[in-house]
Amino acid sequence: MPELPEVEVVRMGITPLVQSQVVQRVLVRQRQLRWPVSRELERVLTGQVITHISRRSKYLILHCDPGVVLIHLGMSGVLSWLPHDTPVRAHDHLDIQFAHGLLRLNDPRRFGAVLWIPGQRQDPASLSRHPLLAKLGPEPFSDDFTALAMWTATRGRRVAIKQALLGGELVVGVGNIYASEALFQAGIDPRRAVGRISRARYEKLAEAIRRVLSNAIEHGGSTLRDFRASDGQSGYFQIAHQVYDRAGLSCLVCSTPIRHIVQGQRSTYFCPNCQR
DNA sequence: AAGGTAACCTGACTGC
DNA sequence: TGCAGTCAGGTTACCT
Repeated sequence: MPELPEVEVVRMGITPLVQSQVVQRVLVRQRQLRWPVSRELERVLTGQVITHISRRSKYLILHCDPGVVLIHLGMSGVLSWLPHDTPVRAHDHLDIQFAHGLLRLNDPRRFGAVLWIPGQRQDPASLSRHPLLAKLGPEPFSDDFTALAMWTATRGRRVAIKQALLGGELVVGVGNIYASEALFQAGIDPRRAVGRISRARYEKLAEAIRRVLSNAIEHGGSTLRDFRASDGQSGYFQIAHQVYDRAGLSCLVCSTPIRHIVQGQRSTYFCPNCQR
């Protein structure tokens, strides 16, 4: 389910349910996710207060005194808030139980991850030096995500802009769907080399990325009030895409048929007339 | 250093 | 119906 907006919607949804709550029990049914779930997790997390929940890129971060739990939903992960008596389904790999309910991770493909990272008490900044977080680019809604930064970082490079967006170096949180959507809104051909995009066009791209992501968060946010009852699914395919998965259909702007290509083993959709 | 690609895994769908 | 093939929202690890 997850590009950045979906992860952010989950974060907002579970924060009022979990913040300041004590972990009563941790139940791991399947340790073999992207990386093995630490055998320490149950012991170190039980009895801890979740002080707050943050997000970096597509990672959800549960904070408590002795460390943090880093959760990534991979391609197919869903994190839900459920009543204690909810029957266990296939691929329900992990529960974190609280007094009033539980967080349950369901992930059929098991590309997701649940990692215990101890420490940070003395040095909160050390978390950002963790190998999985250290090389991440700027958050799309932060001040250091600018057209100038993208332009500067890409001089002389030849990688296609679509692949660069997915790479997480120019900006984090833009996944395969929203990369195509943002490039369409910015009028940029997804195959264009990053080094051959002007500062002015990076301005348009930065705006488009922020617009696409915040729109998606708003749509997911509309399901927030039902989060307690929902299965955790939100947003995503409820939003009408302008190009994604529309191969052969008319461009909504100029009626030219939308094209489908493959870049780096991922599908890309674009309008060959609107995007140059 | 940058760029390409194989790999991790299951489920849904398509076509024969 | 069944089976084989293809594709899916992500990211790391490894190769050239």
